[in-house]
Amino acid sequence: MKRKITLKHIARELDVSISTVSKALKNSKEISADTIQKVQAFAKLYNYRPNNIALSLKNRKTNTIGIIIPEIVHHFFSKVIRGVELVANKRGYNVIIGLSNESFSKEVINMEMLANGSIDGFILSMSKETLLQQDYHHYTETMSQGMPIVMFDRVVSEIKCDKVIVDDFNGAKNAVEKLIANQCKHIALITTKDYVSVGKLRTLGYLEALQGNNISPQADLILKMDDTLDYEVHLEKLEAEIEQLFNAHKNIDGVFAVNELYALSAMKVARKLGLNVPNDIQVIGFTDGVLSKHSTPSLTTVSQHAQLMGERAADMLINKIENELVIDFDTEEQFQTVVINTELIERESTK
Amino acid sequence: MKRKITLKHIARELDVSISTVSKALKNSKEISADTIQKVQAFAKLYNYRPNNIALSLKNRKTNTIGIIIPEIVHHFFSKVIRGVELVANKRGYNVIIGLSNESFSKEVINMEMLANGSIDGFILSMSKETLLQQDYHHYTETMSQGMPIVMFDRVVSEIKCDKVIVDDFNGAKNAVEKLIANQCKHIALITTKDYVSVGKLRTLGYLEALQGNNISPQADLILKMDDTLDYEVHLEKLEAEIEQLFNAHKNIDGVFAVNELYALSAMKVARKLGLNVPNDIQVIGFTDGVLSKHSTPSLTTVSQHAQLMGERAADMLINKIENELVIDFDTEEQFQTVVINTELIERESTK
DNA sequence: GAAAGTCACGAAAACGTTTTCGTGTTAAGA
DNA sequence: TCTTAACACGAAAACGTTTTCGTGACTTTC
Repeated sequence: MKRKITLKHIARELDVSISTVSKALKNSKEISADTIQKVQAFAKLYNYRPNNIALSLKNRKTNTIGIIIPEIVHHFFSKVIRGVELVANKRGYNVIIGLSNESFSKEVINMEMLANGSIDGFILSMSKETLLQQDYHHYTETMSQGMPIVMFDRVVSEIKCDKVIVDDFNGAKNAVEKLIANQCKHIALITTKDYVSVGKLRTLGYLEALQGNNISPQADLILKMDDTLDYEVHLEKLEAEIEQLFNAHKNIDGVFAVNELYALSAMKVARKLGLNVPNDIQVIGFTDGVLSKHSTPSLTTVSQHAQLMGERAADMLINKIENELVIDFDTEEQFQTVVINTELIERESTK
Repeated sequence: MKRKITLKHIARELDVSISTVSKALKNSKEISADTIQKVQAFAKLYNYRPNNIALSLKNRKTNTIGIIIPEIVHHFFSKVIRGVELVANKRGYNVIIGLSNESFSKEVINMEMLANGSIDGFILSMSKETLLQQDYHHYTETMSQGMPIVMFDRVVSEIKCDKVIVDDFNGAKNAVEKLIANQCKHIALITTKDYVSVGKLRTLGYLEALQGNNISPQADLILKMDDTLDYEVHLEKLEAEIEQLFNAHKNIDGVFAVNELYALSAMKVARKLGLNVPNDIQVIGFTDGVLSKHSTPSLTTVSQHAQLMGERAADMLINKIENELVIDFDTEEQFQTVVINTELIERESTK
């Protein structure tokens, strides 16, 4: 097992100095053609590659970005990662991941672990617990040390940084307007409690669509689920509540759900109650998930373009990283928020 | 924007040497209680954290592992990552990801990018293209430079390294035996072409189960799909072929599919042909996916325990990394292969 | 009062690079 | 012949740590 070869080895072997080797490998014209040829041949033979860590230390730059997400076994987040990895790789960066598992403390620990030189910047989506506790000190501290952050999807206005968000409001509004256009008169909403910003915005979109069409929202058509626990765990409870809702309001002919599983549960309950989707009741979900496409009937959804979000976030972060060196004389740093438009993907659950 | 504080800053500020600061922070008894107190107070005040990169360079150890996978938007792989991240974090390691996107060259590039000091070892699952081309030089080269590799799921016997695999053979065998026990007489197999090792093993398990029960396999009950292209793209073709198969053999009463989407397609086609699942035809898939649980009828599957695979792989890799320093006098390195048992999860698609 | 030991700290090397600034040798110009 | 310039290379610093090995100032011991 041969260790990795270094400049020092080459220098010793060829009886020149380390500086000469380094320059020769870069085709410096300080070095004679002879020496260059000799060094490069040797380097090639032994498959020399500069040590990244040494370079990082020297350049104070790791060419690595960190992404902190609440959960990875999730279609949306994994698509975002794919987008991040895609442009990161293209621009010569590596991606290191940290999972907060929706926990505040794991988020903090993960960020601290990476903030000490391992990476050049963060891309992150807040954990539910952080959203609840509203403790953002780890973000501000990280940024105050000169490490840029780009937040995506789950963001919060208190933090001043670059952001990439989905147009949750209009996505929801469009979906509900679609239901209205499809002759739905009594549209239920299945959503989460308000502390998750995206849930709140989607709820607002729902309300706006109704009011814009002169339908007055009914509070008892809105089901707010507590999703602090895992989706799957709550499935039965969810279905029970939906069933109760449907039974209490036999006239419901449309459902807008803020995520895939809620929508699927609605369809499941509908089927159980002998209702046909989409003839008796039409359903639209909000997601990029795989379930929608393969369910029966397949589910009309609001697509979030998760991969695009990841790509944009990575581009913004890397731009900031690479400009930081140039700017730095701080003319009051400018942050931007990119809004990704949603797209209504019509499938079988709507007419 | 204050830069990160270093030992040098503390030393200068407190008018002591860098060595003294370093030792004081570690409570060295070389240093007087006075100085220790002073240094630690200062360090705490300015939130000093040692620079990871400098440590990595000094220790020739990054405390980071790389994971190379073909695809991340995939339930199986993302669960593996979750497992890896879990134990990596627990043992003080970070995880850096590389996506090969099923491409040989991207796999090579990704590995080379990381192998130059950025990480201490690899966890990887081979891309389909690599499996096809059978070019493994990047693995052997990496290992010959002293960087340990743990392969999972998609492995190949030519490479000598630690491995974590699913018991594909017995998983498939058990599934098919379940169908047989459930009175299926004509069991079809929907699988992939043989170059993907897992597909081959599952096919063998299917055959073994039949033969063990004195059922002679029929070649025309076996559908081998070419999955070099993306799942989704091939969906219509897949369904067409399944439909053809079902029509040609009206007596098929059981289907074993080597993945989730194949199984779902089979159910879809069955429904289209007016067949009831599970009464007319029973279906079992092979996967950890989310579709199985939420499809209608929900799908009986062979669970692979993906997260456990990730955990085991990470543990094996880190063990190897941390023992390497100790051993190194090479008494012919020993590699082990861990086999993860599958579990048959019965749902509604079987009786 | 000298030898030995303890205490508290600093200098320097090392990890693997890159880059600036010499410097000795040779060739060209006056 | 002497100065100057070009050439080809090396020494050293720097990035931020840790750690080994001194070393000067006291304290102890006989």
